[in-house]
Amino acid sequence: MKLDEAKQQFIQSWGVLGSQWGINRTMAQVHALLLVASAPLSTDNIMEELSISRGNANMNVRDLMNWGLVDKIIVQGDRKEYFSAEKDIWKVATKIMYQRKKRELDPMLKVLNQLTDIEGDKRNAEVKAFTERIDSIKKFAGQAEKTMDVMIKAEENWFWSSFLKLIK
Amino acid sequence: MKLDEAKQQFIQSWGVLGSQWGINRTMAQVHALLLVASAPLSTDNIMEELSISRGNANMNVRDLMNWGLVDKIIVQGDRKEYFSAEKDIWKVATKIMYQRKKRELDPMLKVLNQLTDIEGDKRNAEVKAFTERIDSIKKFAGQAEKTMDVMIKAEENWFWSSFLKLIK
DNA sequence: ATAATCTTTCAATAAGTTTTGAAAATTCAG
DNA sequence: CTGAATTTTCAAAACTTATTGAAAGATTAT
Repeated sequence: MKLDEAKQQFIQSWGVLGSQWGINRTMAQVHALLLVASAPLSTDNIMEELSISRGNANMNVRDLMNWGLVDKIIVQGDRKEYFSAEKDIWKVATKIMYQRKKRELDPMLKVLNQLTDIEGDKRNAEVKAFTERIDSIKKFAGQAEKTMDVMIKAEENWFWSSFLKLIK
Repeated sequence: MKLDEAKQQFIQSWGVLGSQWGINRTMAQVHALLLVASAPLSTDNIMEELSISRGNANMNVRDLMNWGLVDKIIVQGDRKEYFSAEKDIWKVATKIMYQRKKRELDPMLKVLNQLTDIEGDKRNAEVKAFTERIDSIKKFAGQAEKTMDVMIKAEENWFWSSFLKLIK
C-alpha cells in the first residue's frame, strides 16, 4: 500500500468509526487528517483534502480545539491560521474520555441525585424497591466517575503498568 | 416528589442520556421503564406508558433483548409476552460495555491492522512518522481492549476492590 | 380447520442532524 | 481609515435515522 493511500484509508475509516461512536463523522475525519499530516494545515487545506465546505471545516476544527485535540498554529508573515493535532495518543484518549465523562456520566449523576426523597411511606415495598434501584445506579455511576478521574489524571505508564500487574 | 413523578422523571432523563450516548432514545426509555417497573410489562403497557407505536415498542424491546438487558417472561394462561429488565447494575454495565467494545474498539483494531506495510523506503521520514503513529494507536487500542475484556469478565466486588486498592 | 389474539415487518413519513454557501464580522497591512 | 484577506455565522438544503401504522405472519384455544 502506498503512503497516501494508507492515509486516505485511515481518514475514511476514522470517520466511519467516529460516527459509530456518536462523534460527528467530519470531525473525526478532520482529526484523522491532522493526525497523519506531516505539517500543520490551513482551513483551505482541510477543505480541499476532505472536499468539505468552509463552514463545515471551520466548525469542526473549532470543536476539535474545544476538545483540546487540536491547536491553532500561527505562522509568522502569514494571515492564515494553521492547525495541528495532539500526537500523543494517551493525551488524545484522556481528552476524549474527559468529554465523554462530561457528556455521559456527569448528567447521569445529576439526574440521579434529583431523584431522592420520594414522598410516602418508606416501608412501602414499591417505594423501597425504586429507591434502592436508584441508589445502586448512583453508587455505580459514582465509582465509574472516580475511576475515570483517576485515568484522566494518570500518567500513561503509571496507569497501564499498574493495571496490567493487577489483571495478571 | 411522588413515586410516579420520580419514575417519569427517571425515564425521561434516561432517554435524554441515551441519545447523548449514541443509544436510541426510545430504547433507553423502554429500558428505564422496565428498570423501575414493579412487574414485567407487555408490549401494550410499554406503548401506553411511553406513547409510542406498536412497531417501535416491539423493535426496541427486541434490541434490548439482543443486548441481554431485557428478558421475555411467559405468564401461564396469558397469550401476551411480558418483559423484564436485568436489575443488577453491574451486569447492565458489563453488557453495555460489551456492545460498545464491539461497536467501537473492535472495528478500530480491524482498520488499524490493515494499515501496515507501507511501500517505499522505511527510513523515509514521512513513512516512518506515519507507521509509528499508527503503531502507537494500535498498541493503545489493544491495551484498552484487554482492559475491557477483564472488566466484562470480572465479578463486581473483585473489580472494584482491586481498583480502589490501586488508586488509593 | 377456524378464528381470535398477538407479534413482526416494512414502506412511507416524520424528526433530527449535518452540510453548504453566501453574507456578516473580524483582522491586519499600508 | 480603507480595503483585502480571512474567519465566523446561520438559514436553507441535503442527508440520516427513527417512528408509524397497517398488513402479513405466528401462535394458540376451541
